[in-house]
Amino acid sequence: MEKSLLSGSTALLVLKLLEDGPMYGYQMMESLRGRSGNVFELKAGTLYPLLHTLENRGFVESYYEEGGSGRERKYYRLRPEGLEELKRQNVQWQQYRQAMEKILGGAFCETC
Amino acid sequence: MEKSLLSGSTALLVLKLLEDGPMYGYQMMESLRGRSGNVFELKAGTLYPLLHTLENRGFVESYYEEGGSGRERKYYRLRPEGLEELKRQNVQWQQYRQAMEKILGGAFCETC
DNA sequence: AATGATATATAGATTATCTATATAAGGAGG
DNA sequence: CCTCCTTATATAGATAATCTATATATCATT
Repeated sequence: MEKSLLSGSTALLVLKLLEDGPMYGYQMMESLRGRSGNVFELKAGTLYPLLHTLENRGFVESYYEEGGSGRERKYYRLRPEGLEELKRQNVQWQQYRQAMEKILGGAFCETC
Repeated sequence: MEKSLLSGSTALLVLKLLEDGPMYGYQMMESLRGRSGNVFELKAGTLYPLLHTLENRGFVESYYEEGGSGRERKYYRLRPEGLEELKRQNVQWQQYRQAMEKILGGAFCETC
């Protein structure tokens, strides 16, 4: 897929994943790829710097933990500020999507 | 709106506008702003270089014409190659949108 | 022991947007 | 007439977000 389309929505996607509970970076890449049906191929070089930024802004916090396999991983957990940011970005994305559909003429029902 | 969300979809929007007939640059900015409900605020510094790129790639062609008001404007018309590109980019956007909705959980009906 | 998948990190390149600035024509109001 | 605002196009430089490439280390498999 066109990489530039993803631009601006990666933070939203990561925050959304963390809404369901803590995850570690590599797991997020796999999860996004799987849940999107192989459409999203978020690269490591994009994700890890993004996670550091989200942590610096106070949206997530990290901690090291062994996840059963005996190997230590760096988990990220959503903070209350991150949940607020998730809501804000979700609203913005819905606005953007609806505007796109007004131009492209893709909406078939009112609720979508 | 977040400018980065628009990233990657401006060419699609411009090609879509030209599907209805030739337009000039300033007109496209006004049209996009109006039809999107003031969500899209595509700036001149973004649009004009984009139009030059689309022309260089053979997707559109330009010509000067007086549009009734006596003032000459630079019109752009969609070329067959541009229509093909429009279809390609539309498919890509629908894929992207559907993937986003799989993660965000926003789809309420099958057809949307 | 070697290879490949897992896991995190960072520097540098690429690309697409924006801001700021320049130019010029046309209309409105003083 | 002159000034200001809107219309209209153009480009250079700044900013931001992605990618590629590279580095390191652990674990599983052959």
